[in-house]
Amino acid sequence: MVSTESASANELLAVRAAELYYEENKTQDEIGAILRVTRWKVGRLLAQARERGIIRIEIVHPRARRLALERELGARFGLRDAIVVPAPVDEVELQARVAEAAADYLVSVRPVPRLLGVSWGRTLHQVAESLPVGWSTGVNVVQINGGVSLSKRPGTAASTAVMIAQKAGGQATLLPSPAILERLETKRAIEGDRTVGGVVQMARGAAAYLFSAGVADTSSVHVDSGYLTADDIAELRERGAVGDVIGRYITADGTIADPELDARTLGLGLEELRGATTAVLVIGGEAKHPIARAIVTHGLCSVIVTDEHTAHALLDDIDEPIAARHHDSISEGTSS
Amino acid sequence: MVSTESASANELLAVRAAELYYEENKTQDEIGAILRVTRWKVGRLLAQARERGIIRIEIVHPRARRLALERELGARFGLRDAIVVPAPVDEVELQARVAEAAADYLVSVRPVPRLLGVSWGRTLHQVAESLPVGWSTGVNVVQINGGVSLSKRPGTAASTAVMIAQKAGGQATLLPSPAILERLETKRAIEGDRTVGGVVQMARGAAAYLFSAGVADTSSVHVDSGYLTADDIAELRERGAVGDVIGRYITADGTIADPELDARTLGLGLEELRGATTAVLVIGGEAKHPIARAIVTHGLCSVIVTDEHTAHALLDDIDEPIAARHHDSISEGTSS
DNA sequence: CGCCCCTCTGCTCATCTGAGCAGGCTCGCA
DNA sequence: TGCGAGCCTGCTCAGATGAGCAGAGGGGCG
Repeated sequence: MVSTESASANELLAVRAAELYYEENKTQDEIGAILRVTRWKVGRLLAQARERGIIRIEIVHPRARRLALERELGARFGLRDAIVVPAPVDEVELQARVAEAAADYLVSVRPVPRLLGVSWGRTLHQVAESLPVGWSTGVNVVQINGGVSLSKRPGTAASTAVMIAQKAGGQATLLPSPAILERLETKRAIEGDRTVGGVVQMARGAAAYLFSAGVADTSSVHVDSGYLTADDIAELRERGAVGDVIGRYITADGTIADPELDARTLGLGLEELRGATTAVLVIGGEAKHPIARAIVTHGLCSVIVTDEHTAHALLDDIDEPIAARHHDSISEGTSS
Repeated sequence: MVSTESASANELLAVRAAELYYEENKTQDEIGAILRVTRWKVGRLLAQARERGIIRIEIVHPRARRLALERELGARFGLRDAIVVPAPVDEVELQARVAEAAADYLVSVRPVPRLLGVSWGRTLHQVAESLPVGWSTGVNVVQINGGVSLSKRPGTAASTAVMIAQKAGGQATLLPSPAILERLETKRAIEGDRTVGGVVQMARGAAAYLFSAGVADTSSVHVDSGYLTADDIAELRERGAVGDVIGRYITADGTIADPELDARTLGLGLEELRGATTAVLVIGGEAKHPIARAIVTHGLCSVIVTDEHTAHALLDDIDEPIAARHHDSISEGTSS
């Protein structure tokens, strides 16, 4: 064999074959005739070209997904599903893409949940807006954590749930209570109210949950809405809080950051989320990487909808690869 | 039909199908099962995605070619062959790619020319260097226009021809004469010399020609070599010269720019080139677009080896877009 | 209100393509 | 020089794919 000579000659052949196959879409047989090789060789040439990256196939579409990352995320964290969208440079655009993807996912969930528990926030509101009218039929919606008010002002907790329900021809049941009460007694009292208590009870019975998460900083909707002050946030951060899930602030290791505050927080608990078959976390953007990691590594969601950067962050810099093990080291046969 | 709704739904399906097919390489049947459509629909979805450019297939390789452009060039200008390489940003790199492509082409020319006529210059020298040793067997080479000298200093006219011949195990016959003589009488005299006249005669019998072209400016090798002065060039430009082919300066409409100068130019004439079955023009870079156009529109070459920018320039700014239309205008027949 | 046209669907069949295998070749080593 | 290993080749065969076709559904126009 002529070693270098034939290696490069082969590569050139592969390039020619690739051009003829993918650009001119000729059949492998025809290419064989042109390049004076057998069609089997053409096939091998093409396979080789694909392996060596000579052929680059790219899917350019705003709604394209990153299936490889999805698979990795699912395997690593034992998720039921993972949706990863390509990240545009623009943060606003990114949020929109993630929201759209979440809406797409929601539409496709089988079995269709009769009752869907939703939280609220900017992200969820975008998801609601991205849902097509008639995205499902007869799906009722229940709020799973205290909302801003009953007003239907766009962007408020109520409108999110209502919009999701309306677009599926269902009823929305709102949680008529603040997210965080100032005093524990008030929280207990309002929780005891038949209306409020009933809604929380109903929320526990939801077949699926859809929620996002907030970052523990002053940009939080909790600050905007007046439930927490900048000082509260500062204290939470001192206690190690990385963000909140349905109003409950947790640390990087998945525990409640401030039990006293948490006791005053009304709505579904984290355990219900952890136990749910379908708990869809919608989260995107760099600021949310820490809270996303906290959620995902501690089993608080069964489905994640996110962007590729977040996905990479989740997969790359994990310092305690707990669940990571069953992926590589012990391989397939374990009781996982 | 649900118009927008289903159109975009279809597009989304196409994207999903494309992802599963090209990234996960699942079979169309499997994809059908996943997306709940028949495998035929999946096939159509993929075809659609390819048409609409959702799927982008790119061949990344320095030796890749632009077959579509080649076909267009060939059709438009009645060429026997056209080779178009992707243009790198770097001009130096571009020249190298074009030269490599020309070498590749030369290797593949069938029937193998027993005698190859070559011109000289920087481009041709690069072609010679790009040829692999043993690129052919027994191909003799003859210079078709006057060269710098008989010295074998790299880059000179002589070394180009010699290198091409040596690498094919053949003999090189040099044209031992200046490219342009100062006086017509001298030219006639030297042409009458048996050696020189014999070489020119031999050149007329070559089975193929390989040549490049120069720009009519002071960077020309003719200026470097002392055959022409900056003033000569300025005068040529005034007469409309865009560049030279085997030493003969022509205008954009393919005529000799300065007959008196041309009469003093020794070597093959343009008519021999025009009449040749295989006259391979090797030309690349923006500066050479005008001369390339002059050559190609006036039938002075039967094969062109160039870069994609030049190819586009040749195809675009021509005022007789004969074959250009069949691309978009008539489309598929809907009122979409 | 009914007809026609257009598109989309799922199908049959022929073709194309990839997996896997036996033989042959070259190369490295003794 | 002879032997074994490894790679490449061309093949068989089954599965995957694309072309082309008849039928169905839906919208527009008379």
